[in-house]
Amino acid sequence: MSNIRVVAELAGVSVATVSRTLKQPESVSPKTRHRVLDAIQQAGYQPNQLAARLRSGKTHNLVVLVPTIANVFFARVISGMQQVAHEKGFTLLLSNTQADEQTECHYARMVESAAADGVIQLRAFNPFKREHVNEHQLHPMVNACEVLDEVACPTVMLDNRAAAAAMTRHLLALGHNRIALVKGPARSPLTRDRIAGYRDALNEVGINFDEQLLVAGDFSLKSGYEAAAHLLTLAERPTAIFCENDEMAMGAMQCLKKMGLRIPEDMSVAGFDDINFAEYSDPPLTTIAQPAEEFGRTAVSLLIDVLQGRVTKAAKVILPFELVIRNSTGPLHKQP
Amino acid sequence: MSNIRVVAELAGVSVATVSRTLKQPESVSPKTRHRVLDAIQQAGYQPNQLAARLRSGKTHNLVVLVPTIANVFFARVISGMQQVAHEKGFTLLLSNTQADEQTECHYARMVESAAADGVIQLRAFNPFKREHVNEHQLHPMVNACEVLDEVACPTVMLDNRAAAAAMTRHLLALGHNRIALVKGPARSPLTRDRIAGYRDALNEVGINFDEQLLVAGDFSLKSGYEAAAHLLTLAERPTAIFCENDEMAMGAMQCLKKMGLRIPEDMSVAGFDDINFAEYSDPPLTTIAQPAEEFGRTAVSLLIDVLQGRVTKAAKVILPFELVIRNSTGPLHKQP
DNA sequence: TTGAAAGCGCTAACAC
DNA sequence: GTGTTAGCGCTTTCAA
Repeated sequence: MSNIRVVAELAGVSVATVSRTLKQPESVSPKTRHRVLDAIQQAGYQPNQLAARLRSGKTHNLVVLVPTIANVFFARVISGMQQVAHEKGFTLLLSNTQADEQTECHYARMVESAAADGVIQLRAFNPFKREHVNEHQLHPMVNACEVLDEVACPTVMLDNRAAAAAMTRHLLALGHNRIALVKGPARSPLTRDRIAGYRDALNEVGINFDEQLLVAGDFSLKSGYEAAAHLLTLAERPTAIFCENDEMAMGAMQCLKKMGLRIPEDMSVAGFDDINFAEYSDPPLTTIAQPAEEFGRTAVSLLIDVLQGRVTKAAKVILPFELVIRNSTGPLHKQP
Repeated sequence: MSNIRVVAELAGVSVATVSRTLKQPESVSPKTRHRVLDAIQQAGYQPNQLAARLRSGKTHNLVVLVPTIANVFFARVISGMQQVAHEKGFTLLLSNTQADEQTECHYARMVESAAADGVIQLRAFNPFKREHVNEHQLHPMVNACEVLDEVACPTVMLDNRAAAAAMTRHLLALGHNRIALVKGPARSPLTRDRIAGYRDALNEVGINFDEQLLVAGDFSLKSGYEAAAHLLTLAERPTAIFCENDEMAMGAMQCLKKMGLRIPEDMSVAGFDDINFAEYSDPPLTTIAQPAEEFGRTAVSLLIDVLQGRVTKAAKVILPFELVIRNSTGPLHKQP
């Protein structure tokens, strides 16, 4: 691979001129510019990014910390990130962390070792060591989707509490008063907010919260299936199941159908996310649509703003949700 | 951020000793090593990767070219890549190319500009310019999943022809003799191979290939839905639909159910890939299981082997598939 | 408008 | 075992 010196020699100019031709062409006379461009062609010259980056101290790399890329929702988020990153000349370093804090810290450290400029964390965990926190300066980080409580950085989030309340109200309006909630991992603020929203809606109509109707899941199809199986063993069964994501809702539906229940006649089921499959499930799933790609796009442009000093406060961006009513939820049918 | 010189000064040694302490600790006396390590601690020193990489000429970055990350199958492949990359100290630069050749070339050029060491292409397209091809040297590239015909690089693939034949034979054995095939994008070798396998199986039992039963799709749920809708308009309907991926099969099932057909009594449906959802669809989908994560793992370790000169031939790795029979396929029921 | 030259932070060849 | 030193390829003052 040829370097800048070869090109300079070929064009009969200095290396500085070659560099300028590429970076600020207007500062070079048309004649020289032409000669240099020709020489670049001839040499098949590609500027060495490594060297340029070392010099400038900018890598144009962004680390993305995602718990599981195999999750359809996150895949869409990343898709959105990619769009903006590509547009703005950044590349995404993907890290599928399996929610492992050590791995997350490892990748976050790439910022300190100049392998990346910033990180986007899709989980509620701060991968930067406390000691390095500077009160007056933001970490080069943006937190999206599952956000931290103590925001030390800009965040992009949904009003999960309001969204869960909206779905719960929808089910209440259909006449359900025993509504189960299949939640996600217990420690997640996201799970906690959705539970809060669910309780808000119950409170509004004076229904007591029943601990039994709160079942733990892990956002997988399987855990939704198991949660539904468990709920069916209850003495006082629910008449509707609200799952904190679509995968669990689809798993739950599978279980219910296997047990011979009809959806929504015998049991209503609702999800969260509105993944592709939701519309094509049987019956099509009532859910909360989240602007997944928009999460990614916003997170990346926010991070770039932080890196370029255009954002200096830990701002919070709240993205809108939409209640999408399909056929998996329906009016309460009195049990025979 | 402190640098190697600060640490050297702090420890009262030369920069070379600091570097050695980190790279070949055994070549430094225990006493000095200790002093250096202490100084590193004290300075909060993180070696600058950019500098190390410029020096060594290795970035330890691998570009991944994926058509659509929002595709569940690819997401799993990437998941596997990530595992091995992390183990071997490489990072993945993700590029969601939407199958755009220009974008693919752009990212592949990162190798020439020293922003990455190699590329993994998940689509049948060579993103490197021909001119740069050297007969005796491999491109730093590995092609996986959808592979090129003219292999200029190592590939990781499935025997798509055999897999499609196996599925077709399964349907034939159930008594079906009008089997539709919903294919992927026409130009893909993968699509072509699967069609060939389908025809192989038909030939074996002397059934003529019927062009009408070959429907185009694009691997999306929607296209599967539409393909099924189209097939139902045929004068001589098929009794089984074999889709080239699970998403299309699920879309097709949705359409069939909407039209009041029972699966598999009125129509058998089969997919390809065995994504998570396949097991949880209604009915559970008969499909070809592909070792998605293994594709990713193999591709990355193969690429690293190429980069380190351990592989010099465009070897072909063929991964095994498995016919997974669930309830979406069943014996032919004579139409009334 | 162009060139000379100093370094970004590190590694490695060579000397002691 | 350890230090000295010459770069890796580029950008960017500073001078001309």
